[in-house]
Amino acid sequence: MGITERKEREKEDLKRRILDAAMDLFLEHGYERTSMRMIAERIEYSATTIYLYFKDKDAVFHALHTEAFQQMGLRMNALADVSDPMERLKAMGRVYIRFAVENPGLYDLMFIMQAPMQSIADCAKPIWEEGQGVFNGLKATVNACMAIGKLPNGDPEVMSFVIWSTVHGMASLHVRERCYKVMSDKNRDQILELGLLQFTNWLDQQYVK
Amino acid sequence: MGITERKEREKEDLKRRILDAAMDLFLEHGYERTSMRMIAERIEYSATTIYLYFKDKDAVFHALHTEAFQQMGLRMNALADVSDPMERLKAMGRVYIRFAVENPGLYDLMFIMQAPMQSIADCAKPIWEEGQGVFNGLKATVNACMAIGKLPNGDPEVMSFVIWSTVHGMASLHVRERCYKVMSDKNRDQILELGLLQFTNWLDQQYVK
DNA sequence: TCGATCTGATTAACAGCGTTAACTAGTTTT
DNA sequence: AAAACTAGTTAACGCTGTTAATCAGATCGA
Repeated sequence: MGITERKEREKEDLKRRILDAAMDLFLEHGYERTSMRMIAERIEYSATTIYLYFKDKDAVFHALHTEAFQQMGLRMNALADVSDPMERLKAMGRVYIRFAVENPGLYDLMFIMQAPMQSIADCAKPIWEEGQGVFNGLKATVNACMAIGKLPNGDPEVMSFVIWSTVHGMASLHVRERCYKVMSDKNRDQILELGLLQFTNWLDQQYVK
Repeated sequence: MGITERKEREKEDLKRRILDAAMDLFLEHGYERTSMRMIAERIEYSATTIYLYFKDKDAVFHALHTEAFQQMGLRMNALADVSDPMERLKAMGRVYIRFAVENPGLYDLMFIMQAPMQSIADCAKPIWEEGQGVFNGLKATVNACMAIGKLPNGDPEVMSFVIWSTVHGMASLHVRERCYKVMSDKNRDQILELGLLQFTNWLDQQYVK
């Protein structure tokens, strides 16, 4: 009997439409200014129907957050064919920053906003799988860099954290409009590129014995 | 005639009490969960009275944001007597991270939240004076480090941006609960200290010719 | 086939939000 | 004494996220 399957499919369909509408509205207006009623109106359902598919507003945005990580994951996986680990590490940095610049809303959702993390905290297994995936990829590459002597030996996790912090710092100062308001005219328009270049040069010089 | 002066003083007093109440509530509950009515109730005035002293909610939190910068400014100025620029630079990093760990709410207000920046954007002169003060202090120290050959020559503004990004990255991953959820047990409790140490070592090795 | 149950969605309602407009009482100025 | 200004209030608007009660229709056991 294909009926229950069709119903299952229709349920998934509606869930998808909720998420699509929510993503659209979020990217245009941000989290606070996107209301459950606005999402509902866009898909032509009543607002309370959304609660049949998601626990609350935070859960909706946690789902979007997960999808944003899938998008970034695609871009990171595309770097698997860069064989030199050091080149791959630097390329990861460029991809990361570029993702944040091209998708500031998604970046916010992934690494800055509290709503999706709140949803994780309320959840039964409070583990941030999405973030762990990206971080593990970084750690593996750092590890490989150490193995061939292009980064000084040490705890790869600590090294990864510092590298992540640097690119995240640049990205979030950009997304939350902190850096342009302190930068001189000369550098304002290209500070992210200049900063990233400076940083990759740093990495290269880390291990000239 | 001291009457107008007394009235002026009373006005300032009430403004102060609004800010104190707002700060208390904000540090306890965060921005979204602190309502104008809650602030008003705490100082025993009606909610609309606050609008006689501040344009809107964002303006209240912009004022708190400014005061938070004064607190950080005090700590940074205390480093003026560290004469070696490189030591001063590293000490600034430690003070910065320490400030974020001890005052996560204030750090959020200063470098992550959108509300205070929104208030600046609406303002006539859209310049982020508070941030510029701290950043200029950093640039001056970086400049001094270059002058004595402890940092490689280059654009001190770009170098300062990368340094700021790194410590801000660590601080904001901490404040917004991103790093602990991906870190192994071994490093979780001390990742900020370890990361900062790694970073200052990096800085030191920057210019061994 | 009839009644009971389950399903998916709706409407109504609650309590709270930021903010504006209208108003009031008290003081100052003319 | 009348007019104007001050500092504060109350009432109201149009939102918000969320819960409870309800309703129509499909499904299922007898």
